[in-house]
Amino acid sequence: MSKEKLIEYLRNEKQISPVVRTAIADNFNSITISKNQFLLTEGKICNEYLFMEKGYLRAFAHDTGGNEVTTNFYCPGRVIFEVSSFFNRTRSKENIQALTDCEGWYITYEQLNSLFHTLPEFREFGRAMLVNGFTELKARMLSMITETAEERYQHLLKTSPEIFQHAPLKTIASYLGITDTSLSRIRKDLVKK
Amino acid sequence: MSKEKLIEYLRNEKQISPVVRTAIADNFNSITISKNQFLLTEGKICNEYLFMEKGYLRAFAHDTGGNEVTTNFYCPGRVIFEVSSFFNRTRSKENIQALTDCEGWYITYEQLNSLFHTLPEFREFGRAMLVNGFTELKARMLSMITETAEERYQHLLKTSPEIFQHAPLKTIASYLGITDTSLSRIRKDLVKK
DNA sequence: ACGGCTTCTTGCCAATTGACAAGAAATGAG
DNA sequence: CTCATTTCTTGTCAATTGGCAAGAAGCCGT
Repeated sequence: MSKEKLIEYLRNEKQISPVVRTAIADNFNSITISKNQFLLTEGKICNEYLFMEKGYLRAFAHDTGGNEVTTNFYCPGRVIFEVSSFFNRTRSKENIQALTDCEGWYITYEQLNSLFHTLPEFREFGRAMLVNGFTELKARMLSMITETAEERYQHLLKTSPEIFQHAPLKTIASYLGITDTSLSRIRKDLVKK
Repeated sequence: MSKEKLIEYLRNEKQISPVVRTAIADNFNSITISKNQFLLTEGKICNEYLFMEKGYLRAFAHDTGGNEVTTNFYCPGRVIFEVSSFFNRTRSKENIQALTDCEGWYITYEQLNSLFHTLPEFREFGRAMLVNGFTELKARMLSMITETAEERYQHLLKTSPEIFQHAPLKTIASYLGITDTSLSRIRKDLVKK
């Protein structure tokens, strides 16, 4: 697997010149994760800053009752890492697990910092990733407050239909903030309409 | 008003030396906002990176029905700005309004960038602000999924009781993701218990 | 102090959702 | 292939919540 896609991805940050893009890509290491394998488990410190080229993953936490709650889904072409644990060097409260076999590129925390140092333009990329993640989460929060469960379901179905091919419905239900029972009923009702 | 509190706040970032802290603080300008005045309105580009020393504010958006939805409350000692609009230079979808008279310190987007350039250590501070905001929002998202409305109310009451002295209940209700009617009922039920 | 506006509470009813449990269907390991 | 496990659906019932509307209480500007 070549680093083409990775370089293409870095390209979205216009401040970064082509030469620097290649230099940055040089620092990434290849990684494969097989289905169900964990990229990060609760209690560990997230040490990988990962660009995923192929495959799907999900992040999940446990609520006070010990139930799994899906906090995010990751599709190909995304950067994946647990922000708080990675930057604050604290134990993660989340798990990140592969839903399918995955292939991608990663750098470690130390590598990222040394990249920030040697190629300052990469900082812009790092910041853009943070800002994007933040904006996305904010939009999801707003939809959680203003939309009904059915609307949230329809929205996810429209924007990320692939998720439904790779994640079980009960996993998707907790992401939407409802029980699997409710999701099942919502889907049933929509067939009628 | 002296810049003591601002400097003290910058101190939380241990990577920043005392001398640099003072240098950073020198670049902040004083600002006062009177009650109900807007720091940012929908459609404008957020241009202020604000450290609030006294006073309370709230951020709110409009849902598809045109109703106001409170997205955040800001207490003294916090940095306030709309991340996406500020960094991406895009029109804000949110409003930020003072709940009380406020006093604080701000720098503009241009000033922030030049500070990043002249005092690179300030970048760490900027990143920490982003990471903190992200972590906070994630926690709120999880509570929105796993906790009942009553639990979310109790939690806010415990962690930010001051909010209840400065914001009307209907504003707080939309922050909690419920209607003012529901919040009123929850409060009534809690008196009984 | 007055009038008007906003905020808050409460009642009624309908819709949504969760808890629990049972059974069908699909999946995976050996 | 077979058995065990997981996933998904469905039913019943109770609890939560929203929509709507009316009335009380509080706040603000003149």
